[in-house]
Amino acid sequence: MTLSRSVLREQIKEVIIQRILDGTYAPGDRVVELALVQELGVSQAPVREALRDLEAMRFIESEPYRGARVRQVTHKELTETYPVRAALEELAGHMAAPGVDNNVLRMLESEIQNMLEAARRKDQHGLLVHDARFHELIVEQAGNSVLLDSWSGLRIEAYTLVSVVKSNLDLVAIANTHLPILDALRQRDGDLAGKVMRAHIEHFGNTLFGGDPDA
Amino acid sequence: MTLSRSVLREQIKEVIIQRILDGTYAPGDRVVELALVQELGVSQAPVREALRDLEAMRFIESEPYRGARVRQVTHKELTETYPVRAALEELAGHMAAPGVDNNVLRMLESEIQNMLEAARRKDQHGLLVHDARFHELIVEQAGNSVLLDSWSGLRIEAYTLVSVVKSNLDLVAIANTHLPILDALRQRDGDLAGKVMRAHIEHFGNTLFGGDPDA
DNA sequence: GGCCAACTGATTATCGATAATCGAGTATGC
DNA sequence: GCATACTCGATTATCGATAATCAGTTGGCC
Repeated sequence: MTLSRSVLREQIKEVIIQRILDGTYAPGDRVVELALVQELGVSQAPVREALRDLEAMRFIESEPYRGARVRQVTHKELTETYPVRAALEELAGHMAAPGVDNNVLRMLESEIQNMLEAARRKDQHGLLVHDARFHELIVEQAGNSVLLDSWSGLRIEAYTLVSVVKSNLDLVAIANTHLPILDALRQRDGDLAGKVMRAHIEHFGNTLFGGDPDA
Repeated sequence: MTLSRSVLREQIKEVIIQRILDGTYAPGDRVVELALVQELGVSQAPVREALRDLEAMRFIESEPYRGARVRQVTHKELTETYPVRAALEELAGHMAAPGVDNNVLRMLESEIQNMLEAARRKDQHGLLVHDARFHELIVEQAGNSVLLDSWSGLRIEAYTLVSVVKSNLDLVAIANTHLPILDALRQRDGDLAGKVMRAHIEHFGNTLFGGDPDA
């Protein structure tokens, strides 16, 4: 494997994120600096800096002289995420609805279509990607960059949700739960959009309860 | 200046944060790696890693080959923070109230007292510190670490508020606006506490409008 | 046999030096 | 006179090597 573009640190970061998301590095796995150094043919400094960044992004955690490992998302942390997401997305819906761009409405519609297709293929990961993008679009549309940053900070854990829920949910039904949100936005009704989004998130939060102790 | 304890990176980070908070490094100032290297008698690597961390913490921002500078908090960003704080603290109040610890109630009361004393001394910074601690206590009491993290992510900007509002507000009145929150918590009424906290934050958000373009 | 200390291999943390890049000022050609 | 190319000083990005630390293991001692 070779890297070319400048600012190695960024490229190294992308490689590691890629591997965490596609499962090459499983949660709990160690990420050894010198191993990456050898494999990528770079020196240790940019690898270390990439790891610092990833730690801040909560992809990994590390202790002095003990190295880094892929972050283990606990069940507790995952369920704790939902109330916060609910609060932030209620705000996002509330702010986004009044001035929502027709273009964005079309994009949201298309994301729902993509979710449905993924659902029919039983493609859980595909569903998750479009689901995440759907919500991200709304948060962006709210036009508040602090809100977007806060929300993005949660995404990581939410993303790993794949591994937790790993089955037994009706994917098509999940895709369809996004329709009321789109409707509320179409009406440009901020209060309604906020409420619907909150309910949407809380619904999934609740669906997760009763799972296994942690993981 | 000399450093002793291990993990230089952490110590360097503290030095820089210290200087940003006490004004030695003003917003917009460059933070030059080699200057710190010389001054602290360390090598460049730990300095760079510290800067990566600080960038993630939003204390500074940097561009490749262009260096790092102390983050300039714009008026826009500051006002954008308030709706997010309002949403998060409403949630915090809602979650904290039902099971609030008597001990915590006493601590909150004492923070209000401290705010009043600071207000009477016209000590704006002192007021801010106890104000922040008051809110932090409640967010902690909510018992949701994801919420606490999200909220902490906003703190930095909020802190810099001192320099923006820099005067013309009745400090004693500010201190007293915390009393209704304490009351709601004493009643263990989650809905009420949430509402009161939201109103409290929004009130300050609104007070900031009409300020200068940016800063 | 059990326990503590010194050793060992693996890994991270730091160093000092070199390469790459930027911005400004200067020279050059028209 | 003006735009473009070039050079230089300052600074960041990367490198290769060394020092510090940790976890497991071995050896001696009771």
